[in-house]
Amino acid sequence: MNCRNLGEFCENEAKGVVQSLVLDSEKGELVKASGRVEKKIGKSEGKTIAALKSHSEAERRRRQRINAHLSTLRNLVPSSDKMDKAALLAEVVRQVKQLKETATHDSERFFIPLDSDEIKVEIIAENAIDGTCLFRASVCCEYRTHLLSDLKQTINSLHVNLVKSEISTLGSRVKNVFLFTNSIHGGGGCATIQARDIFLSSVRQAFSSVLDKVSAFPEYSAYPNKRQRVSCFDSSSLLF
Amino acid sequence: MNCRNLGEFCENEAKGVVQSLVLDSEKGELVKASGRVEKKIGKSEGKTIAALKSHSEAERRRRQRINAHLSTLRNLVPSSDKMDKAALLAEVVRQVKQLKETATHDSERFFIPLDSDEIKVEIIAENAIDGTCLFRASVCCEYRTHLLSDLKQTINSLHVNLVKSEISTLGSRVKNVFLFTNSIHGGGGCATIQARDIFLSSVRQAFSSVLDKVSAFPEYSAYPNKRQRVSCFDSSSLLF
DNA sequence: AGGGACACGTGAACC
DNA sequence: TGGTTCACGTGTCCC
Repeated sequence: MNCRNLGEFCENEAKGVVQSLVLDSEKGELVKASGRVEKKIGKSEGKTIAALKSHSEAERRRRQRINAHLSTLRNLVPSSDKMDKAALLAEVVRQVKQLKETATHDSERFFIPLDSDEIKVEIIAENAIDGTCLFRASVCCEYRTHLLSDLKQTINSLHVNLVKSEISTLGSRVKNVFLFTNSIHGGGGCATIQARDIFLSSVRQAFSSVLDKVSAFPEYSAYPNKRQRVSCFDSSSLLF
Repeated sequence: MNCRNLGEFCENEAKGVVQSLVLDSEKGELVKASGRVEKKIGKSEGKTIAALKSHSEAERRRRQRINAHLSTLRNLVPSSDKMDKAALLAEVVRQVKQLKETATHDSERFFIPLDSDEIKVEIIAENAIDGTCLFRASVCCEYRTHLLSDLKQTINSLHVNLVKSEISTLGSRVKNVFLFTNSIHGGGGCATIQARDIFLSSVRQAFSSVLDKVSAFPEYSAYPNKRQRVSCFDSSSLLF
């Protein structure tokens, strides 16, 4: 059946008698169609046919455009074959949200040190079995001499298993990010939530004292006289 | 006009005479509709009406579902108000591609060192005016003594402006990522594409020779006797 | 007017 | 069979 709503027109157009069925959505029942069709046909049939035709063709093009984008989305989303349109879009929403999440998270993790000092210690992942946790500690501060060796000593004193270390600089500001676990050389993790919280705050405290050192002993400052915001700061001397 | 395709049914159902118009898409002309409607109405009008009604309601729900996802996508995508559906989807495609790009790029940048040695030097960004480029060089290899100081010497010898350095470890493998520009202390960048390519390959060559050092002089190896794949590798001694 | 965009009801196909 | 998905042509609104 190729026939659509305008069927029988060719034979009936001479008579000018065309009727159609409508399911009225408000009243919930089938009602009369308008008489407009007959009137228009009476006026200029050719015009109406041409308009109808171009209209439906335009609509088909529109559908093709939309569906083309839908199918490229389908290719972008893994294992989205045999998903219907709604499910596909739902999955796309999920993906976009998640990608945005990790993107902002990453940029927060890796990019420019801020002007304000900051110490952040958080749990990234947790092993449910032995209580081993993966931690991420970030320390953002002004550079000073011995900052890195102080941080190293701090890490060592915490007896954690350092997994990853990142250093980035902007001007005289420096940001250090450490990933570490609390299971050193195969040992267990924090047994209880309380122990974990105590550990977290002790890590924060340890890094805090590294930052406090410069205020307590100003001779540690790299720029004793005045805070310097120069961009020609030699990062290579800091990074090794 | 509330009327739809099934209009006039209520008054006409007693007569059983219903006609509809179809624009035949293949022939490109208006043709007769099938007589099925009349037959069915003759059989059991109530059934047909109920089926039609639930069908159109289901279809409406489907449309609502799709449009709901579309509008949440609209909220996720910046400045996508007043975009039509196709444009919105096109923008979503663009975003997803870009997010995936940076996501894989970032994870590639920041995560685990691979088992195979790798040297990669690429241009991240380019200043069209003075030809200054931002480069990213990554070196992935087995750790050995003096690796970091060798890399530092290499960076220094290239006379580049080091912007950022990252080091990550997995077992005895180590991955170093350097971001740097070729405009040292305000100097200009590479004038031509050829100069840039020469610079790129010289950087690659420089890092290569650092990696070759261990094979040429085995005494540099951290594990002279046999390649060791232990995970208790003390990364903290490497990272500072 | 005339073309674009949208929601609608419908026919067909698939479980 | 009912239920669900899709493409289609159409009515309507807006520029």
